[in-house]
Amino acid sequence: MPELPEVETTAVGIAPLLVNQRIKKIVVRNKQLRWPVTDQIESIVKDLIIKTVKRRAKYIVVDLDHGSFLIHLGMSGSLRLISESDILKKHDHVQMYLSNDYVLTYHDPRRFGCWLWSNDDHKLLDSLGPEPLSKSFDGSYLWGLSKGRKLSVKAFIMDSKIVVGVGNIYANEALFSSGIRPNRHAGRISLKRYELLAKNIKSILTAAIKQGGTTLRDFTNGRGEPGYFEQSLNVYGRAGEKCLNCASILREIRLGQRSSVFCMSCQQ
DNA sequence: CTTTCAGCCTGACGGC
DNA sequence: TGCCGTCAGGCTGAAA
Repeated sequence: MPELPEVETTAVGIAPLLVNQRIKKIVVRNKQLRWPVTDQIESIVKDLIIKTVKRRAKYIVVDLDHGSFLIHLGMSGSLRLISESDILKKHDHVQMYLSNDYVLTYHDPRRFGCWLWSNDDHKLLDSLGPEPLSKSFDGSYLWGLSKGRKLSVKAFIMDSKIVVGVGNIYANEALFSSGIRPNRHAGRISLKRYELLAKNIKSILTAAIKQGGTTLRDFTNGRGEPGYFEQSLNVYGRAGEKCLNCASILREIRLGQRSSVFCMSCQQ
């Protein structure tokens, strides 16, 4: 599933072919996504100009000269740039035809994503916490907000009001690297350990983004479909297997409806 | 206020 | 071979 690094790579990858283009038309083939695609979007955005393309959390924000799109890839979404004569695939739900003759095509089998237009601020961005790679996100920030919180530290760092973009894979991995057991109460972890955790979240995400830059998918030949990065995973998806550090058998529990894998011996 | 959890959806996978 | 049940997962909004 698209995690923050995939969304970042997508935004960076498509931006050069979108910015300053005019929208010739939009075709919505299935508007039933996580939320219905904005009504009348076809007529609203015709002939508008794309100003910028950027990422916020796991959203892609496409600013127009009137309003903006908020795109989310959900669990199974992807964007690719194709030509008008290319053959569509099953689950290609939205297409944006550009004046440079490319067609930005949104593909999403599970339809957990969204494609919303607004001429104002998008409400979904209202209560988001800081970007994990920003300066304002660090150990003391996490520690400060964790006071009195009884939920698990894993659920805590996956809460987008606390910090955005830390999905299940990276939460599991960052907690392993930090030697923190995922079910520990958020409010009972020391500043020192939060500093290590914040540092590891940053380094894991940075490495994945960098890998995305080098793997550099080609968004213009129809291969926008990921192709998620080869991830070196220590715990995620490895329940029942040996810890790569100490050879103990990795355990799996569920926290906040998500599978959480950890090493009883390396994570306390 | 905090915390939990249903629900959205399809494809992959295991059992028979 | 195919059918069926189960699971995965980000995120919001309602319930507890």
